[in-house]
Amino acid sequence: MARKTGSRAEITGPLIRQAALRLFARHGYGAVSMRQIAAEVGVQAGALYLYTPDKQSLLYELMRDHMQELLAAWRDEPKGANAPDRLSAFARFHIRFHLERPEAVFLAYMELRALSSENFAGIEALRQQYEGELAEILRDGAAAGDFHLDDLRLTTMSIIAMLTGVNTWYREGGRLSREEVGQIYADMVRRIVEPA
Amino acid sequence: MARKTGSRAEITGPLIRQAALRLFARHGYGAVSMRQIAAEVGVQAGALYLYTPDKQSLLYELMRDHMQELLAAWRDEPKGANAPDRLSAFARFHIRFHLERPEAVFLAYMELRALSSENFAGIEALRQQYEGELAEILRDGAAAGDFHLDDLRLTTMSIIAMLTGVNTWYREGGRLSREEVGQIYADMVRRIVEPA
DNA sequence: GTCTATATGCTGATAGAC
DNA sequence: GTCTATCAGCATATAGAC
Repeated sequence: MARKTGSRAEITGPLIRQAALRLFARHGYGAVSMRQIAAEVGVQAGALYLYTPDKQSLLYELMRDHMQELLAAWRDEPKGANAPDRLSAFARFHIRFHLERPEAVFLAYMELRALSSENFAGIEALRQQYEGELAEILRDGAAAGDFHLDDLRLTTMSIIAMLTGVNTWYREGGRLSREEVGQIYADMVRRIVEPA
Repeated sequence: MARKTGSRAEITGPLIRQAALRLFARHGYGAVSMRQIAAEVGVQAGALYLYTPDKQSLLYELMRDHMQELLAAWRDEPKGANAPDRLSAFARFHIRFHLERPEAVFLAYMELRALSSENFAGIEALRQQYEGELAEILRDGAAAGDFHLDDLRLTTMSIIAMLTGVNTWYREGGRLSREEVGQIYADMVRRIVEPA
């Protein structure tokens, strides 16, 4: 399998995705040109089309890969036996995973409007799958009498929003470590659903 | 002061802002051209420059006006005497105000990266002023023994994020009215800070 | 106050040389 | 696998007619 040629094809593809992610997240999909991406990688614009059929596919694949990695990572996460433990694990997992890849998170939340309608539907389905993971924990906990929920859907959405919001203000090297933030948020989440 | 000419200058300015808001929110600042805005208003592209020095100022003024209206509206809102009542009022106000102008909210949160650094600093200052209003309520409530806070800043940010998140999923004519959503969220916010 | 015309430069994508 | 050259079109902003 090993090859010895001087070709850089095997690394150029990933480099293109990396550059596109960085530039799309920083300046917005509509504001980034294929030439800018090419310049960042060190190739000419035309060479990009050996790796992607067009700009839209580049965006879609970045978002799809991000969502699939998110779902896979949660699937592999140790979760605890009961609903309160699983909720705490979810909160800490969500914050950790999202703080580890701020650019992909930003892209996935901010550039949905730039997707074609077919691509949008694909990403939306993955997003709903992830929300469903949290909703399931809440439903189970309510059924077991561990949680009090005014409204399952609103509780799900508010928890996701408050957790994802960490990405807008967290700065590395600040007052609190990621783990400390995760723990404080897990506690706040717990209080939202704690029975009176 | 009244004028009788056939000129439409007095309405063209607002129409331009309205069209720009709609298009920037829908497609993204970088993806919208001055020609598109002009077409939406029914004038030629060149005519826009009678009302704004450039595209960047158009964006900045939309965001600045939005933030100033937000601060002014909260200033005029009936707030209640004690911290728990003021917190509930804040939650219901925030959701109501934001659901009333989804496009301006979307713009103000999503296009910060499109601002020049001076303009960004201006918007950022207004945003921090608004966060300060919530932080003050929480601080007062903690001092009075009405609230339990693990961390003032993290609680402030998590409440803002969960409230603003309503804009991403709420649809007019859905299962719950704006007021019902506001009440349920106010209850969830209360539980986050309720002493044990 | 709005128009047309224009300057100058960039856009996504393709064709064909090497 | 990457390059150069190119297509047809659109970008922001300005100048000057009316």
